[in-house]
Amino acid sequence: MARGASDLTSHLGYWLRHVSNHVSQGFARKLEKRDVTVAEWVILRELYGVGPVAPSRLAGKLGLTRGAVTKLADRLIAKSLLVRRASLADGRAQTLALTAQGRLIVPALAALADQNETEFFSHLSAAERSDMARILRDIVTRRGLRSAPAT
Amino acid sequence: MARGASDLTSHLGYWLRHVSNHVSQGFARKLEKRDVTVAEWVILRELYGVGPVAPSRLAGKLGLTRGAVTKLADRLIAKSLLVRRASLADGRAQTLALTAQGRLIVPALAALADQNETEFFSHLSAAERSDMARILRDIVTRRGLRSAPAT
DNA sequence: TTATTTTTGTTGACTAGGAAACTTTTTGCA
DNA sequence: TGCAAAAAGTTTCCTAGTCAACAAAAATAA
Repeated sequence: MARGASDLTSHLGYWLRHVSNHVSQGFARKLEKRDVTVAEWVILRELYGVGPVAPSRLAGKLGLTRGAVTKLADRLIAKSLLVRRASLADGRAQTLALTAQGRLIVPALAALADQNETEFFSHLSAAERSDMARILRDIVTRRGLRSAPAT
Repeated sequence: MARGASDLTSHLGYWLRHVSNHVSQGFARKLEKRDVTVAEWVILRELYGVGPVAPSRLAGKLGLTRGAVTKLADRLIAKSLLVRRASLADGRAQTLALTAQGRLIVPALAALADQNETEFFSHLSAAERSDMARILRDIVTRRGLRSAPAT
């Protein structure tokens, strides 16, 4: 079958992409009724956890570019879930923070995230889940893909 | 830290998306010099393996929508790597096939895929890699995310 | 045979994200 | 002080992919 070229399905990267796409899509469908996207959820949840923070720090923490954060923030602001505040000390800097409404909906969205997680991964043993998580995190830190604890 | 909402990083889906994005991006950078994208590579490789096939079958096999395949095929045709042939028997149906040039470059692209795979996963033990592959494939079949052997 | 339904492929609108160019502000340095 | 370099955000352009609406052809029912 493979005539001098390794098979697509022999690559972990292929399966990773495939499964990741579908898991995200499943989550997206659940979030849809709350009018929030997966990427927006990630921003909301991070802000919920750490409080107001600069966009560039958010980008570093989540492994996104600043451009991506700008666009997501724009949309979340349009939905009144987030506010952008200019820094008084530094004319370039800003701070992103959840609105009351934003903070309010996070727990409900988190429940959907849990539900999605269950839907896709509950058939795995605890050991399989923790192995998988360990391996993935390890790749992130090993390859310096951000998400570092940062300062 | 988590005030009534599960942590982002406690979700496998989060890490999956994160790692998958970065692995694909690493691969994309390697493919860039050959003027091919990751999604295009997947189409090329599949066609290389199975020969001429209908777009809808390709979509089913790869877990994409027909719309996605249409767009990728358009671009590959523009790059002279692929041809679209109308079926004589069925006025709706088509067949996608590699051009000679398309067939020619697959092995070189496969080498890049292998290289990317090594870059991201070679630090894992053989057991870890095969566990991971098994788990991911299992999710695909269990959740019916296409990629079935099909007929 | 004709009307309805199904299938195939395409298109348009939308989210997700990177890369690179650009503006503004700040910082460092001579 | 004054200028160059760096940093923070924004914007533009591109690929990736979905969904839904659509057209054309084929299959099925009546």
